[in-house]
Formats: sequence, C-alpha cells, structure tokens
Amino acid sequence: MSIQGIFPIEKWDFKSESILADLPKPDLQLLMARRLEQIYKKGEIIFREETYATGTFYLVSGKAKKYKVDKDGREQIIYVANAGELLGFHAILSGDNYPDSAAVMEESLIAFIPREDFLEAIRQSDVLNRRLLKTLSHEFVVLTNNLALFAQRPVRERLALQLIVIREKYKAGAEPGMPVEINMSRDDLASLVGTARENVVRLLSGLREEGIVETKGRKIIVLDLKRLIRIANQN
Amino acid sequence: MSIQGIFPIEKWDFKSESILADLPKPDLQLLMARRLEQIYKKGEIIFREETYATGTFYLVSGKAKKYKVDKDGREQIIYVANAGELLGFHAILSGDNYPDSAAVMEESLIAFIPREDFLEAIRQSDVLNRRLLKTLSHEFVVLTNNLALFAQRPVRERLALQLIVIREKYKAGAEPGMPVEINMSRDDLASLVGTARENVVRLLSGLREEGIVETKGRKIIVLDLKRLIRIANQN
DNA sequence: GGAAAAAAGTGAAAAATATCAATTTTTAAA
DNA sequence: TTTAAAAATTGATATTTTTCACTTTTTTCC
Repeated sequence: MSIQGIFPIEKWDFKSESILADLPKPDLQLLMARRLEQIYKKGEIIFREETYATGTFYLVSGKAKKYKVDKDGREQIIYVANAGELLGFHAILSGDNYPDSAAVMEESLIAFIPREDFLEAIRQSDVLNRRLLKTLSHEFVVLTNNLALFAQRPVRERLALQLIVIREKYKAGAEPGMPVEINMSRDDLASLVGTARENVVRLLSGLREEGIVETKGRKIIVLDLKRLIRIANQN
Repeated sequence: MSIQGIFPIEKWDFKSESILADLPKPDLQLLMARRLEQIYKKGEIIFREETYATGTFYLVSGKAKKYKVDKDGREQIIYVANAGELLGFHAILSGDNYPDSAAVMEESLIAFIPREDFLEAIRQSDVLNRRLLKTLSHEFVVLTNNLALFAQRPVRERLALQLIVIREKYKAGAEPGMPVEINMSRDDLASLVGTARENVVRLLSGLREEGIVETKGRKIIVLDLKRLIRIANQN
C-alpha cells in the first residue's frame, strides 16, 4: 500500500533526498576529503545537546533519532533520520551549539565531516548553498506543522500520524512486496508522539482491535493505511 | 527588569535582527526597487495558508502573527513578528505554498517584495545568502525547542514561557522606564500557548494572586520576572 | 456618554492524559 | 536452551485540561 496521492507526506517529513546526493564532483570531494567513517552500535550517541558543534554527520546507512531531553529527563524525539541524511549541520550554520542530541536506533555507518570542511564547501559550492536553503526552508514548514499538531491535536491523532510517517522510513529497508514492519520501541514511539508509554500501548491495542494495525512482538504492521489516515485527520 | 543573563531568550525567539538590516546598498536596492508599501489595519490578513507565495513581506512597523488553522478551526500561533522582520519567504525558498497564514495584530506598515525580486536578490547577494542560512538554521533551533515544549510541558509552564518571550516584543514599543504592557487578547494568548482561552484566564488569575503579574483590562504587566522564569522551568 | 458588541472571567462537569503498581511477554546473554 | 533482564502490557487512580453555559467587564462606535 503506497501513500501517493492519499497522504501529504511532504508536510510531515523532511525531504528524504539527501542534501549531498548528486552534488557536483568537486564539491563533494571537498566535503568528503577528510571525512571519518565509523560504525555505531544500536543506541550509541552521535552528539549531545549543548556541546560545541565540531562537525556534521552523514548517515551512510542505518537510522538515527534526533531528540531533546528536558529538565525532568523526559525525552522528545524531534525526528527520525534515515540513510542518506545529514545530521547536526544546523548548529554549524547558526553558530549555536548542538540544539539537540542524536543517537543511532540500529547499527549505522556514519561519516563525520569536520566543521571547517563543511563551511568551506558552502563557500565554494553554489549548488550546496541552494540545497541548504531549500532544505532548511522546507524543514521550517514541517516543524511548523508539527508544532500545531503537538499544541492542539489529541494523542490518538498524533500517534496515527506518526505511524504513517515512520512507516515510510521503515519501507526503505523492507523487502519489496512484504508488509512494512515498524521496529521501534514503545518508549521511542511514545517520545516521538509526545506522550507516556502506557498511553501508546493502550492506543495501539485499540488500533489492533479495530483491525487497523497488527503487532508482532514489538513490531507494528499497518493493515489499513486509509483508516489510519482518517484517524490522523488528514482526509 | 531586563532578561540579560537570566533567561535564554535566543532559544525561544527568532533572532530579531532583520535579515535585511545593513544589507549592502546595491543588494537592498535590488530587493526594494519594486516594493509596494501598504498600511494594514488591526486584524487584516497578510497572506493565507496554502495559497501560492507571490512574494515576501517586510514588516516596517507594527506586529503580526503567523498562525495555522486546523480542521476544527482552532488557531495555533506559530510566532509573533515585530517591526523589521521578513514574513513569508520560506515558501519562496522551498517552492511550497505558504505553510501558514499571517495577520496583523495592530496597525502596521508592510512592504511587499515580489517573489522574482527576492529570488534575484538571493542570486546576486552573497550576504543575503549567508543571512538566510543563518536565520533559517537558527529558526530550526527555536522551533525544535518549541516542539519539545508543546509536546511535553504543562500549560502553566508554557504560558509562563510565552509571557516572557512576548513581553520582549512589547518592550520595543514601550516608553523607557515604564513597565512593559503586553497588549494581547486572551484568545491570541491562548492560541500562542496552545490551550483554551478559559485556561489562560484561570492561570493568569493564579499568577495575579501570587503577585507575579498584574492585569489592567486586557493588558498584562509582569511584576516578578524571576519567578516567571522559574515557573517556565528555565532555572 | 451611553448602548451594543466583543472580550474576559467563573463554575461545574466531562474528557483526556499521566502516574503508579503491578504482571506478562519478549529479548538477549550465558 | 535456560534464565535473567528488559520491554511491553494492564488496571486502577490521580491529575490536568477541555468544554459548556453563563455572568461580568471592557471596548467600540454612534
């Protein structure tokens, strides 16, 4: 089941095309010359909120979450990044420290690009410049939508919406023809939706009883995307 | 009472320095050549969500709110813009339609800059380019903080925080030495905080009884900024 | 300055969400 | 495999927030 034409995914997810995809050779060369590739194990932290932004991270493969932890230790996931995405570059551009933390959700390969190389590449590359402007302005749109969502919509609606969005990210890794399995802990799902874990569990049970999703252990399979979209209030 | 050193306003408010301030003469000329200045009366709409982005709007004087209206007609204010700020340029950069609506909160003077002029100015001006990258990436930081705020913090905390932020915006227009009067309808305050109007009213009464704020009709004066900051959980 | 309209404020009740204290199931490690 | 640890689930209860119906106050505009 595809989402084309029945759900406005672009309103809710950052553009998945990488900022770096098909960058002119010399520009990419410059950017990648001194990169450092490393494997991160599930759960490992990539960078921590409030620390100095030493560089940006290119997610070659795997999945990572960007999140904030509040004073009470509650975690809020801002967004889940997939292979091909660039992490931690906002701080470099704005001159702030990292505004959020990032951690790997499954084993991932990540290339570190030093701050100076990134800044130099921007100076050199018009294409990269335009890409960044486009990416950032689109992110603004997505964040704006999410802000209104969190501020005003009930948890059930938010859960439905995030299931739709997150499912797209797990699609990438799935066998074609096989159902998409969302493999995310209830805790992560809860902090993505902005609620308590118990609440997510209960709402999922409800969706299961209605035949909208199926669960296999922690894995979630969406059986009826259209009804999920209706719950998300997106038609 | 100033906020310097006791509250991290930059985490919660878009940088107030204008994107256009001190732009090199030729760049500014290009941008402003075909501008159209108009006075908007209180409550007038500047642009509407989902419509084609014909240009960007420079707020010469006054105040405007950017907001979204959801399916149930509930309004969520994303942010309040002050004199000197540029509105509606994200859509032009991202290629989307306007992601939100904008309306004037008090009589304002606004210069309309056509889409093509804005795009041309970006092509020509490196300074404008850098400014936009910096502004957008900082906006990301602010939105991210707000997202976590809305998703996880109780209404009282959010109200305290928004009072602090919004007070800074009303400072600009206030007589030096005089207390800052926040002049915002309870409805707007509620949709800024993401709650029902009645809730705002009740919480304000509470703050009044504790001697933290004073109200004069609709106007709100902060008497004890430090305690407000403590409630906002920012120390 | 006074009447009408709009906005602000109050109280009670309903609904949504969070919290706490378990129990059961799943996963991972020896 | 077995078993210990971690994660998921459930139920009961407390807390927060919303909604509705209404009154009072403030603002607007003749």
